[in-house]
Amino acid sequence: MADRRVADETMARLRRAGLRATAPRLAVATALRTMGGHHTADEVHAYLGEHGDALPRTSVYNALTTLADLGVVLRADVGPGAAVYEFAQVWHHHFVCRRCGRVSDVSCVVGTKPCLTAGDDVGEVDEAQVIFRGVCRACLAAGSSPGTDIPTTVTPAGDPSDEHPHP
Amino acid sequence: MADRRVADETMARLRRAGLRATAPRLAVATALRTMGGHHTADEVHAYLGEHGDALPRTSVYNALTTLADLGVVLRADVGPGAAVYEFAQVWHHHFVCRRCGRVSDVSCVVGTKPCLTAGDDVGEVDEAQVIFRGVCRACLAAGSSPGTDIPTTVTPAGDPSDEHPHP
DNA sequence: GTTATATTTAGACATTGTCCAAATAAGTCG
DNA sequence: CGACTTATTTGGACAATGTCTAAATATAAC
Repeated sequence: MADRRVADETMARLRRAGLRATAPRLAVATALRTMGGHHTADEVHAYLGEHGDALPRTSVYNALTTLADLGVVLRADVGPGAAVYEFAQVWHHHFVCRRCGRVSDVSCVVGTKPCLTAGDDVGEVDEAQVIFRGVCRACLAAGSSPGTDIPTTVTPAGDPSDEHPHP
Repeated sequence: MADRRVADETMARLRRAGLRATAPRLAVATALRTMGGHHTADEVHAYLGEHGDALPRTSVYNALTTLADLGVVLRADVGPGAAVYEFAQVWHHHFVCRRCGRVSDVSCVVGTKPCLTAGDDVGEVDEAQVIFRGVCRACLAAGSSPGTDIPTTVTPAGDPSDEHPHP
């Protein structure tokens, strides 16, 4: 179990930022890491409930916001519904299927920090999120059947048990 | 007033797509064009109310969704709050200020349809939205004062009275 | 004009996220 | 180690955003 690892690392980063390493924050970070993939705040909340350490909904939101600000988790705003979070590994972008709503990862478009250069001089840019939209391969395969699935936002993401700090 | 132009054009595009050119749809398209810039669904709703042809909130949402699917208006999902819509002119991206929340336009990052190529083979991509985040020039100028403005999402966008169909 | 049907409408509803004040725990300092 | 200061958590109410339903209406074709 890399739980210890994740907790320790998160704890260190929190303190380095002058924040406190509290139970909810560590629990949320660890959960997100264990779950793997993209999840909404309420999915994390549910997961924690099903695994012993339930937390108030508000606390999950708080923790996620803090961790996102810190860069421990990444937040992607995909469409009107809920934002999804994932344990931060490598910076990448997201593809949202118009038909089933599933979110999947897309490696960075060009090189390392591609889109960080806005053509215009708007100010100080520190991040660029790219959201691709279209129809995923699964849905394409399923044919033009209109009333297909449309499940909730969960993705068959990479194996959460191996580390890749920065390829 | 380009209202007639906008209404006619929108009407044509709706019918071309096999949809009906109804009053709410034309009103919303025209309003968004007249307002210029980025606006939330409720801002459009309010604007219409203040200008004679009030519409139920639901109808504004319906119209916006239809028009967005059609490409007459563009929708940008910027963060957790409300999505913003704008009258479609040239495809571009958005910059969101972390401090004041204002949304501004950013010309396409590279050439014409830059990010439409996801590195990975996820399926059929038909659109790519880029959201830049950072601190806008106004806020930078305002100095490091912490508790600044944070107004609602309204942008001092380009003059809505001149057309640029596709530079 | 009539008619089939896409759309609108109103209201209730679900979801998502934020705010508040009191209770708690984290880290610090002697 | 034990008290202290203050960041955080907590619970509940709240606000905002968007979706759903079924009945009423208007659109476009005949």
